[in-house]
Amino acid sequence: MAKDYPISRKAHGVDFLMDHRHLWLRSQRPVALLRVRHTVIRAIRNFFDENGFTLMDMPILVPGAGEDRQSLFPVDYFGEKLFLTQTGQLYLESACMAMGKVYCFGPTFRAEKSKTRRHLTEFWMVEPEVAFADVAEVMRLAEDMICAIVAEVLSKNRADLDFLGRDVAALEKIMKPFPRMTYTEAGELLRGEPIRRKLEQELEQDKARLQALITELEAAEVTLKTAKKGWQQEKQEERVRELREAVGELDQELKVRPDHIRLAQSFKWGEDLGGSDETIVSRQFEQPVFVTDYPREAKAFYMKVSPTDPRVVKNFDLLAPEGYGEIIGGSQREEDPEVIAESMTAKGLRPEDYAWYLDLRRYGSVPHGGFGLGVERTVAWLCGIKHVRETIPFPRTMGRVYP
RNA sequence: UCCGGCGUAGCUCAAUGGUAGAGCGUCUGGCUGUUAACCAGAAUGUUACAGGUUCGAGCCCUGUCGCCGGAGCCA
Repeated sequence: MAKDYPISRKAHGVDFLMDHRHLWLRSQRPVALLRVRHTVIRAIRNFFDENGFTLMDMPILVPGAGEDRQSLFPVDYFGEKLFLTQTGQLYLESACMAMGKVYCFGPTFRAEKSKTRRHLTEFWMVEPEVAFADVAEVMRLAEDMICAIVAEVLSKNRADLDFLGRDVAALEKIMKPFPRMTYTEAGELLRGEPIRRKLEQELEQDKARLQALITELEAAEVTLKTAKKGWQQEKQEERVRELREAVGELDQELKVRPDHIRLAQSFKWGEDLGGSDETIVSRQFEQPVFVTDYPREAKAFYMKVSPTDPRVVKNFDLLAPEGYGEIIGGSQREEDPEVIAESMTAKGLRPEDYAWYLDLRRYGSVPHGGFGLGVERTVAWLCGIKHVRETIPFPRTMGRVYP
């Protein structure tokens, strides 16, 4: 090892490690995580390839928005303004009309100004699209795929999961069918008295836990001062550092928790579920949970309006358990070009910019649907780590593009 | 864009408004078939940046920048 190798065996902060990501990659933790990532990607490809899907690569440079305009990355294309793709879905739908069962798998880009543990500006997404499938069938597909991924990771990456300290038993419990609830039901759960009481009780317990940790930390600091030099002192320092980290982390979490409870209680029908809401809902289950039938105005223009309730669309989100939240978003697609054009207008998009997409309906269409799975969020969940930035070799976040 | 936190030695972090420190790393010497060695000694700072308050600012105030977490939005 070179004398001035920057990464020592001692503790380092995230910022320092990320600045040296090219070398940090050589450490055991990144290796374990990225091996799991590889298994996840291979499991996904195998799953679709073995189930009659054809891989169709979709463009990365695109002329317009696939989801929403605010999160587009502009690119200068010989003087013309193009964007980096947010989803392959719209294009994929045209391939679906040709080949029936297709999927695309590639990087996607969203200029969301979100600095959270669940967000990257560049992330990988797999998107299947199935002809003649209704939303229930698409959900079954998602369920089967998740089970296939979990099984593959459990069989190929035991050692990596153990190294990462992952509670493997929680993954072994994953089996279909996953629970299903509607958006409206999720809202009732969030706004309800029982959940409020439960959350507040948990908050009190965690506050007590924080106090206990602080007391322990103070005691450890006193011990450190009187510790003998040498290995005893080092060990005690390690202990103090661990406790400080635990205290800081819990303290920060407890600060936002009351807000999250308040947000859950103030759930208003018509707004999308917030990240904290998803966390709360997903914590109530040991399995991934489907949340379906979101309000039309909160969701994308291409989702099929429910025949039984025009206020909602035939969509679903899949929330990973243990508080990990959304890893999949999917839906049946609207077939009526009039309805799509109307939704576009309502969301400030111009139907004429999507003429080719509307052509897919105009020149004959069949019921179809699909979903998108975020690879990094899935890996973070499977590995039991808190931040997605470690699940990709060189993460791109709002504040980091180096190295 | 908004809210909160942080920014001190190469790294991890201390320092009731009163002389900037520790551990690790580095360097020097010693000891030892060492495995995160050990012992003794040494060097190392524009306390992110720019102003302000004060007899005195790492600490208080204002602004800027950077990072972390969260909200909105999302996979």
